[in-house]
Amino acid sequence: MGRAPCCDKATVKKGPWSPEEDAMLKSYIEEHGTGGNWIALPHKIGLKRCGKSCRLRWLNYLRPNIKHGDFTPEEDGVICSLYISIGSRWSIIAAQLPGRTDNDVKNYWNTKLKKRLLGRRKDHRHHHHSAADAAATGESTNDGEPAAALSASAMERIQLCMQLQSTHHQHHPLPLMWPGCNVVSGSGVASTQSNNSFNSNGGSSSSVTVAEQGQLMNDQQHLMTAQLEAGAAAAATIDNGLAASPSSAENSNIIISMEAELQELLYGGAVEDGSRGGKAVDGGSAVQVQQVDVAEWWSYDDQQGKSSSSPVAVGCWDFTPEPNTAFLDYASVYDI
DNA sequence: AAAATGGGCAACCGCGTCTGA
DNA sequence: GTCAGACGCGGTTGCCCATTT
Repeated sequence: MGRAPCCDKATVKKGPWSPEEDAMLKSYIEEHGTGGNWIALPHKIGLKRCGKSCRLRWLNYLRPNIKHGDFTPEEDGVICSLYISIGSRWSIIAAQLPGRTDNDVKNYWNTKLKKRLLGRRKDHRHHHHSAADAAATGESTNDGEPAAALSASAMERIQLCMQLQSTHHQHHPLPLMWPGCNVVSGSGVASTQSNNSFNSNGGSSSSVTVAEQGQLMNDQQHLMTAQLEAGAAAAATIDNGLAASPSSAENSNIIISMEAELQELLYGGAVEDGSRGGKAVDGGSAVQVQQVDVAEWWSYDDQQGKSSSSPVAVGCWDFTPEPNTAFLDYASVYDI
């Protein structure tokens, strides 16, 4: 038995919005608000549109402060980092990018960023319209190993991690991001930022850019990824049988903060100092990796009684750099 | 110049979750 | 506790435009 449609599809208009419809919706919401009921909204306005369509139009286009146009390198970095960390949770990723919508981010990833990153692989494949297509075609990470066990998103993330790994020279031991393992800077330089960055409310007096927030969150989320994607990483181990890693069983579990490598992949290695919103701590190429008490993370999950495989088990970012509604939204979503 | 192809984006669809009765 | 309606999200589709042949 199917669900009752939210609106009468026979009488509802579909397709692109006209300027008149935009104006009607915009002026009404600006004057009256949504009234807490999107389904009823089009009737009040006199629009022959589905409520969901109105909501989408408002959120993605008409809402104030929507930012259209090119994404900045900082935004690229945030998107890539978060995608690798949490996958295709576009609303969460978009929440870290003020003015961007999940649809925007999703489209940007699917049409540009993904190609820019994954397209650099030696076995460049033709464009798939969706990630699901890639999975549907039976592309596997290894001959004989079924890819179906992993989501397309997870597959992409593995690919990205592999990609990043392959760009990382072997003589730079990859830090292990696994519970119990030390997290160290790839350059051997001790982390300049302590846990306090995350645990001290109001401790950060200086303004924090979106990119910095992304980086800070990113460091934490790589840990989360290790939890979320244990299975995926295991698959990557198999996948990476041909990879350069000497001890693939361990190294395939590696999810590290590699902003520099991301930059390399995204922009062909033309990394200019200071252009990354303060991400690098000691020069452009140094990868800053947070020294994190992993046990704390796990204990947090235990406290919450949430399964580590649950996407909600994000961890405790007790981190409030500056009033930032987007970030607060994120925090609230994850019950931080 | 015309047709074919591909890319980008806006919008739709369906499902899971939330909320209130 | 159950159910129905509404919301929110991610995946997918389809159209339009630019580029290539």
